[in-house]
Amino acid sequence: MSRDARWKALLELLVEQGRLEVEEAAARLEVSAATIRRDFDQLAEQQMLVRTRGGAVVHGVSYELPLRYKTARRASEKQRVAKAVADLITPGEAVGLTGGTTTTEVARALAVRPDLTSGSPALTVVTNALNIANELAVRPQFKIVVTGGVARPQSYELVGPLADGVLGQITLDVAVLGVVAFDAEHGAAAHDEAEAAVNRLLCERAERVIVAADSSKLGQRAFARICSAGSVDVLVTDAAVGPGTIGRFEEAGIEVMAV
Amino acid sequence: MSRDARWKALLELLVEQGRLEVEEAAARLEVSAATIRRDFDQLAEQQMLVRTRGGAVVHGVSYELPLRYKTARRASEKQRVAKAVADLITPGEAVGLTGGTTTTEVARALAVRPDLTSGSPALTVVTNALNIANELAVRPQFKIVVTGGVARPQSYELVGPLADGVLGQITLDVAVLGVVAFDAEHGAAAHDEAEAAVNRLLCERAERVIVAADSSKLGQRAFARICSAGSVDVLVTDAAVGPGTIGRFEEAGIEVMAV
DNA sequence: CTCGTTTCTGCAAGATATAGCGAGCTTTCG
DNA sequence: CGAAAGCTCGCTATATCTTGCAGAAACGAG
Repeated sequence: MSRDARWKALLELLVEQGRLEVEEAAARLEVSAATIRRDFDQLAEQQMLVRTRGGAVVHGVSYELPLRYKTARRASEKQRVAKAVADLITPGEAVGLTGGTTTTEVARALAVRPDLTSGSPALTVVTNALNIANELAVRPQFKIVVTGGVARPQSYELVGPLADGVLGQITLDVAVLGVVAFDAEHGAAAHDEAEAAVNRLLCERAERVIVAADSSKLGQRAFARICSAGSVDVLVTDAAVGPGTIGRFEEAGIEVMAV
Repeated sequence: MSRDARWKALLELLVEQGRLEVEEAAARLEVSAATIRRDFDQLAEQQMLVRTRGGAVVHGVSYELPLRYKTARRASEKQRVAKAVADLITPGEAVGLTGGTTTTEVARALAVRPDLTSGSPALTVVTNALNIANELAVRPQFKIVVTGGVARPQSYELVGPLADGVLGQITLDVAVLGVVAFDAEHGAAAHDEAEAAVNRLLCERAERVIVAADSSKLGQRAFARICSAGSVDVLVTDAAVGPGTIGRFEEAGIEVMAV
């Protein structure tokens, strides 16, 4: 059985059952458990499922728990940045989150912030990212507002005129922007122009704008521009950023936090 | 029993009872108390519950009782019903899906329908259910449109005026309704009036309306009415439905499929 | 068509994580 | 104060994972 066919079968079993164990999959497909583990790992890398010890669950399965099964031993760069961003949020605010891996970590950091465990609501979160909405939806301390729109495959972000329409009806205290590139001269940018348009609108509706980006994104340029550097108030990045880079952003009037 | 399954079960018991003791949980899940303590501690770390001496209590005061969010209740009936509903959809159509366990199964059945694995797009799916959107988002054969709105606490459905606004801008070929009660006289109903409002709008925008409900829902009434029985074209249910019940729905002009 | 290269799969051993058990400590409450 | 319940910690057994290696299959060049 070829790998393509095996992957297809695995995903189908997974969709059917919601959860699949390594041994069970190995028995049904008549391959070794090692192969299944490799398959699961590779599929998890492509966000097609979530790996658990002993098996896998569908990514985004209904009623999947927004839990992190793997408690990271040491906080990665992204998680440190995310925690710093989360600490910039004041209880009671309305905060906008764009899509992306870094903002997803911000959402998780917010979810476990101890001083946000109560209140009604402790925080209003507006997002166009399906995965973030899904993770936060079960937490009663948050009011989750989702922009409508068309889901972009791969990124879980909602884009298009429907999203614009919803965003036009709300105002935010702070917007947290996940970007693929951020440069003092060229501003913040995303991969996709539809995505950039939604992100831009999110910024415009916000009092403060925070960009969360690890240092590899800084000084880069990308296709779809979101906004100029001048529109950004705070940049949170990791400590591997060079002092010259920090200087250029500070000249543009941005407060830089390197954690 | 794997850890994710155990965590899920624990949270379900907790949401049901509001409070759960270590010993009780250990007995019901047939694991040692030490394991339950570890689980409770880890879940508390992620703000999913509050630890107390001897047990745990739900986080905050969300005593929302989501009976419909229990896992695998009547799972096989639901899957049979879901498959039948999925087979009523024609490739290329725009189909609306409301939230609920049955409609989630419909989404999964659509995802594995062999004649829908290609096409651009093979189907347009409009939904206010975050979990359905999340699950279908990775499948390139579907165009996923999400209504905006506020996520209902402890649930995955988007409701409110923002959702209404988005729905006003689209038209559907067919709407699939997941309901908590369906009666020939009193019509279809949901738990929550905001949810019912969104579902009603979804029906109004659709050419055909299909209700997917296992037989335990039929002849029941619930708080929030979605629409009259006359607005429904097809009812798909399981074979355990009584002949008298079928008759009453057919008199109301509904085509009944018992699978 | 053949040979060499690359990729994949299965096997097995060492590494790691999880669950159960019990001793000793802490808290609660009569 | 003392008993009982509950917790923490360390230990062990088991299950699961990772990794390296070898054989098999697929692929391309000559």
